[in-house]
Amino acid sequence: MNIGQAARASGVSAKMIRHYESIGLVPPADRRDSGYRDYGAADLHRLGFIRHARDLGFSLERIRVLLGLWSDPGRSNADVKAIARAHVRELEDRARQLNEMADALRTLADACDGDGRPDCPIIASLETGADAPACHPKPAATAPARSAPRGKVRVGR
Amino acid sequence: MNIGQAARASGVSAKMIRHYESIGLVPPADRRDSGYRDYGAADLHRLGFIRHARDLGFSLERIRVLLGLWSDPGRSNADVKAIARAHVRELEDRARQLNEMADALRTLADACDGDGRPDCPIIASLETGADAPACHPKPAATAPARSAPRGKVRVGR
DNA sequence: GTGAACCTTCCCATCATAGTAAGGTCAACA
DNA sequence: TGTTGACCTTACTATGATGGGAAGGTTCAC
Repeated sequence: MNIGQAARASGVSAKMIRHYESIGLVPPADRRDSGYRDYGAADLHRLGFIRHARDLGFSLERIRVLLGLWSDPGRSNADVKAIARAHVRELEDRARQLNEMADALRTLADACDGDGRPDCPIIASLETGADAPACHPKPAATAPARSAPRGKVRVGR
Repeated sequence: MNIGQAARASGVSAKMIRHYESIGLVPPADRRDSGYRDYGAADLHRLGFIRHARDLGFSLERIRVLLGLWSDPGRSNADVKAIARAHVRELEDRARQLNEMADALRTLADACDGDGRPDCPIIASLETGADAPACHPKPAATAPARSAPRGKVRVGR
């Protein structure tokens, strides 16, 4: 099986298969006389595992560990569970930070009239770092206080 | 004002200030005879703007646009609002995808006994791509159906 | 035998940020 | 005056996962 066929069958691009081989995430593929890589069922199985793990957001380094546990008949499911739980926590953290950003920015955008004039609480907030100044304070729905002190969060990198 | 002082005052690292200059996000700084960069209040103001925008997760390219609007006295707050709303949507999308991953993995982890044996629904799911197989189905709390068809989501890049 | 579709390796780009190395400058203090 | 330590300069490298492309070899069907 060619690398292209393996890519279509596994859902991992040929580019990435070569990359995974180069970093040792998959073993060096068999080669035909022509130099073409040759893949079998076991290789597809491994690539599928990697792809599913990527779909769950695992980093390649964590996947390396998971692959080790996968191929270890004496593994402890407690180890696997610990890795999964740690990853869930990281995913939740990142999601929470993104949501905090979205909430802050949504508040600012809600306070902006968007009527074509230059005055804009979004720009004003970026300028000063202050929260939604509500340049035309609406009767209700003005956020009273800030919950998250917005430090140096950097999330979606 | 040195670049180090400007960095401390603005919350943008000296490294990043130089980088922002190199990509034209901030104008070339004044230079002293020694070649040292020299910063004033206006520079700090601009760096602060950039930092606040980064804190809200804006990309540098979007910040470039925002800076243009900021310095444009004839800007329309509708333009700013549109950029903000688009960004809110992106943040929400990314957060949602992360949460979907977290939910899927949490379900798998919940189904794992973690009792030290090798049997593990997490590993099994990665292997087959199927959902939590619940190798020891608990009486209740087994997810009945999947809502998100888990395609090629790639989020936290 | 020819052309299209594939494969190979190698290099470069992304995005925002940090690290390091080699060398120049500044300020304080002996 | 000399020294020291903190700072600055440029330039190169790395990160993580992925994509794009060039230049050249292989395979297969017509």
